[in-house]
Amino acid sequence: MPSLTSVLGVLDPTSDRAVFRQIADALREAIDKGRFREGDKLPSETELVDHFGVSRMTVRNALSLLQQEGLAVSEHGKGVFVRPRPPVRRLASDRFARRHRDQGKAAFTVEAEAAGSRPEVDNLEVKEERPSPDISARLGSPRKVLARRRRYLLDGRPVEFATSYLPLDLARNTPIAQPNPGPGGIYARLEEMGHRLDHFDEEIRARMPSPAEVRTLQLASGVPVIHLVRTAYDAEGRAVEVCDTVMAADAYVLAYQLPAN
Amino acid sequence: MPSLTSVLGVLDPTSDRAVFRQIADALREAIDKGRFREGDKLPSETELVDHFGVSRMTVRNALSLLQQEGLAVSEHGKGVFVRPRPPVRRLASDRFARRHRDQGKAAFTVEAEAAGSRPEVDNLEVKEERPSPDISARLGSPRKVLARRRRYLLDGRPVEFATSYLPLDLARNTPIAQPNPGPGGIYARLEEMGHRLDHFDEEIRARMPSPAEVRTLQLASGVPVIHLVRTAYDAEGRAVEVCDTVMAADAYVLAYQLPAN
DNA sequence: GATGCATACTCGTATAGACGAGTGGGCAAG
DNA sequence: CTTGCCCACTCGTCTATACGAGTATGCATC
Repeated sequence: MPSLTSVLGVLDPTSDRAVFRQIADALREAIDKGRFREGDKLPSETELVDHFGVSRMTVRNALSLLQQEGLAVSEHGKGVFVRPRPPVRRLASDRFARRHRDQGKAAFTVEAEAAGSRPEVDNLEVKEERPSPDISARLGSPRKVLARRRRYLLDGRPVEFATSYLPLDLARNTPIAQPNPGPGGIYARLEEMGHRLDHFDEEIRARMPSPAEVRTLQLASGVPVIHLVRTAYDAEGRAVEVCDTVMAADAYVLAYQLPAN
Repeated sequence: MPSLTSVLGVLDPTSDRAVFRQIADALREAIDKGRFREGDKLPSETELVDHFGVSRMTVRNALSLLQQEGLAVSEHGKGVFVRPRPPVRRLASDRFARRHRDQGKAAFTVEAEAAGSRPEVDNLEVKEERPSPDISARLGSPRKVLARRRRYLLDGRPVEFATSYLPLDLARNTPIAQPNPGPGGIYARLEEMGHRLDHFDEEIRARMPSPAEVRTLQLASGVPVIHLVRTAYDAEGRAVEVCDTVMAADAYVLAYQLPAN
């Protein structure tokens, strides 16, 4: 059991760097060097107070910095821990290619099981509603849309929340309006209905989550979200679906392959 | 000048929601409703202390929450302001297509000027070094690589920091090793040297910035970064370049177009 | 053995006070 | 008019203290 001094060093009173930053630096460096590993418990606030000879608020300020950076998470009653890096799910750009359209299960399920995780889909809601201006513009200004909402979980952990919007005139009274649209998902149904899919546009942003997103995705502080909006076009060039998805950024890597032509 | 009470309401002492969260909620709601707009100054800490009848640390706690969410930024000596949304730069997936390879200026410059912004490139560094394990693996384990580092700014604001790595045996003593590789950039040079480009792989992650990234990109708190790693392959399937770029997430939208085949 | 409680530890919330440092306006002196 | 200073206001940092609430452990009780 190495002493705290050997792991964290001491403050430099001559430095003009704020004390809480120096403490955060010391902890960050110790984490980077592997002195604390994923999931390890950091020294408690009291221990840090004693070690550095500062007040508790100063220590909390330092720990709060690390949490904002996504390096640490605190657990009430237990301690502050080095944030574990969850396994990431890799989304390849060809995941919606026709050849990958599994006739039995949803793509998410197949892929998660292949990776050894336990997939769940949850919060399913299908309803008709008036589109927001943004969705409306992307879909060619339909008066109403069918909205399909669902949340995806891996091993019990929520990782993604998605809503598909389809023009109501296209989706009403079809299997797409059912909670379970059947094998191959709504893209298979769209093609059966004569809307041969031509291409997808995807727009990607990253930002910090809203409080509502923190709740539904159970996000630790310091974890951003990836916001992906996909529009599907049929062979006539009509936008037939917009899928708006918000992903826990620490659970995903998006992969795209682009031709150099 | 509406009263603070009409804009922010009052605390609910019966609620079990923490006071600083209630204050943050009030401010967030006021921002969402447009009572404070982009760039507007929020009430000062002292005003909030007086209005809500709480201590200053409680108010600071609330304001700090809003900053973590990316909704507000504080400026020492001036106040706390609703974070302005900078104009975003849209990166299309075909931006490296051969047909877009401008023979005069760099893609970044052309595009920025078209959008009415003032582009700058800065911090240019070209040196030979030993690759990190990750870069090494992507490039087929060369002993050494040529690294080209540069920072991009729009209207004086840093938005992106990128490093290109090329196997040294391929780049040494070529225009690619010069600070300015000439018209069309290094991709044009690679093709002239017989490495006809075939495709690119891009991997996208989002996370909170490291302290070093906060400095070089001058990031406000509550702004994540998009981390994009692009690998370029020539027609023989050899990886000829890896470009590692870190972007201020509030300055970018990435756009991809995918075939549905 | 199972239950339940006391206790000691953890972090969460809040108060009150002090001083430092950046900003900007006003005023007085030149 | 310009310069320079002072002052008021802003947020930044730090101390000291108090109590609440979640967690884990061990011990006493049943």
